[in-house]
Amino acid sequence: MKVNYEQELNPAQLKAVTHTHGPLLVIAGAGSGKTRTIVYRLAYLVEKGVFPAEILLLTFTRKAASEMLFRAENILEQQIHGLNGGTFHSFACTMLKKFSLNLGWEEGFSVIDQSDATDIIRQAKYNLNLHKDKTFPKPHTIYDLISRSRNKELSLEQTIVNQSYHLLTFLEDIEKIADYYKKFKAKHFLLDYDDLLFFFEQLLQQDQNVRSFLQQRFSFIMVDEFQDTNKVQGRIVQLLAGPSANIMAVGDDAQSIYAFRGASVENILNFPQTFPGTTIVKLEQNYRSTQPILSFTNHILSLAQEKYPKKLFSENIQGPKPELFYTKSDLSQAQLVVKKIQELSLSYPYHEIAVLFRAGYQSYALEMELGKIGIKFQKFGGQKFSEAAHIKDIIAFLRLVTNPCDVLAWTRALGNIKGVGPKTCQKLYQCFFEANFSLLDSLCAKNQELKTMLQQLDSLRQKKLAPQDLLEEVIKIYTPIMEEKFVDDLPKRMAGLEQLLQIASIYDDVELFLADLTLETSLEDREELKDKLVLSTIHSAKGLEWDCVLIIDLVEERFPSRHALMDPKSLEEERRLLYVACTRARKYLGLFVPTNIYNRYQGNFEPRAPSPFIREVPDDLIQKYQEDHFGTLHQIDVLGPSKPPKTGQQKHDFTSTGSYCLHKIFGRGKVIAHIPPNKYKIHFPEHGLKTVLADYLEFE
DNA sequence: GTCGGTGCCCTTTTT
DNA sequence: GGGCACCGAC
Repeated sequence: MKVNYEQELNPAQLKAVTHTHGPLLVIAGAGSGKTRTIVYRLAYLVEKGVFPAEILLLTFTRKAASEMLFRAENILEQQIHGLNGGTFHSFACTMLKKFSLNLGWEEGFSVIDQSDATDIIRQAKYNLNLHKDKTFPKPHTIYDLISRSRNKELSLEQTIVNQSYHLLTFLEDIEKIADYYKKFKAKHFLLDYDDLLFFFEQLLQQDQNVRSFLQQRFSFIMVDEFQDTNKVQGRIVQLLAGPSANIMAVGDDAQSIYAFRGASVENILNFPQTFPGTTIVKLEQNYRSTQPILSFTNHILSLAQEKYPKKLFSENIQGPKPELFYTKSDLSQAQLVVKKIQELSLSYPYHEIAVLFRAGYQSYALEMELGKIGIKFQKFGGQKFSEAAHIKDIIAFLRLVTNPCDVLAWTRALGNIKGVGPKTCQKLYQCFFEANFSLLDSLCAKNQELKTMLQQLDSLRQKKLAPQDLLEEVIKIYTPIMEEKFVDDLPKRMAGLEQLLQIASIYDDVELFLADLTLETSLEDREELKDKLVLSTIHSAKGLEWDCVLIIDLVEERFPSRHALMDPKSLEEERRLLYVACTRARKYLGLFVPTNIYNRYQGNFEPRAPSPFIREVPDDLIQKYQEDHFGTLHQIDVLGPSKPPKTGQQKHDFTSTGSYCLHKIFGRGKVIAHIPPNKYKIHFPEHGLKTVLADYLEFE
């Protein structure tokens, strides 16, 4: 059956879908049918006789790619086989595995995640004798700096100056750690997330055969969420597209929320220069949200600096205004959110209701409340599935079976045995690396449990089992350890292992299974998602939509995050983040502002100002409610005409933000923000963030 | 070398 | 609530 594209798409969408050759840039506003456009283009290409294997679809998650594929199959009423899709990282990984010999990597490589990386850095810190200084940054912070500097392609020094000026005093030592980390990875054939991209680029650049092979192989490239690609990713796209440049990039600069990872809007802005002859299509009609929600989100966006201005218009669907709830505290907020969810659940299924927040930990109180009354939910973002301690342990065992020279795995897996600590693990690794079996025997002689464990691993190594069978055996070995280690939530963790077995069943290569496990966040989609409430970080909610969206913790230092106060660019990103969050809603949008925040250390409540993004919203765009002493919400009536927001113009008067100044006691610092009329927030390397009167400062 | 207890710290976002 | 360093006991 033929698809009637003219009828099912609007003119702009149709133009994008039927543009098959030459570079195409689609600027797609929120809710403008971006996914629909990609899906129809996929179908269109296949219908025109393009082999699916010639198409490369790069998306933000692998799930997004497979969903688009699924939808295209539905339209065409036929299966599409052999399409290549996934994230930049997973695609790069696949290609590097395939062509590892071209890079001279006879040993192959393993992919490490953030926690492996921080393990290495912790070790580096210890070996370089930097662990005694309590003020020295944590391994996690150092990893973050290293990764940022690579993603933004700036020196460590520059990154620290931009990001964490107060750490500048540690620059030299951080550089030493970074060097240690780099050498460690090289020695053990480990690639972190950033390496995947840079080495893939290197492969494409150096090896002309590989490059032209891939250019011919993937004659049609589509890249989703292009605003969130960084410099290397941009260059990779360019190298893959080659001279034919049948490349379609889809994005929205207003929804760029990954600048912290080095994403640059420049990739979108410069696209027409990078690919001469680019056709630009703008999708501006919003099909998603009701008019009141759209008016509200347009207002948030109107105060942002957008580079590709769009005029989003809609079919003018009516609905309630967004609601704003002032709750007494973040704890009562959790209860009121649950109440609201129960109320909404009378009209909407649970899976059409989502609660969004800035950071993973912000949903803890809510999770407790939901648990109390038995509402099931699915959480996205925050801790990864594969980062849960028991899953990490299991993975470490699997890694030891496939590769006995994996130091990180030794420590994690065998550290679980009584009497075995870091030093013993190091020795064990050396035994295998140097084939020193006498040392091995003497270690085993001291510890019977260790001996049995090593024998078990050895016999598994010889069996060469399929991933699922191997995993089953490893679980058998691990179960007694787990029973002792995780007494309180054992059933939940057992269920997690069942899930892991499910996932393993699709693979026939253990190494591939392991690599995917570290690269994919949402492996949980096998589980029944049916009718479960969604809790999600905003970053993980990207590209998704629900009938009802509730956003919590809209207060200073939580949203925007207090880390974002470091520079105005991050603050802009927080605004876009709120824009992304609000535009996820189709019919109902609820915003929660706790007026007090519970302080765990002191056990008291502290008043907190509402988010500046909320303060600037005119009264006529939202309906406000306030919690009374009995935990009930009351509508706040707005009398008279709405006042213009006071904070509206504030954001541009940071005359000297980002510049430097001198203070007699604190020394040289970086200007973070101007607090009208006469105060400044300054970041001092050795004293942290301070609010200082302008009179005491000397500006450079 | 390892283990368990204590006390202190700060909590972003993701591949 | 968890990471991290330290300290004393085995």
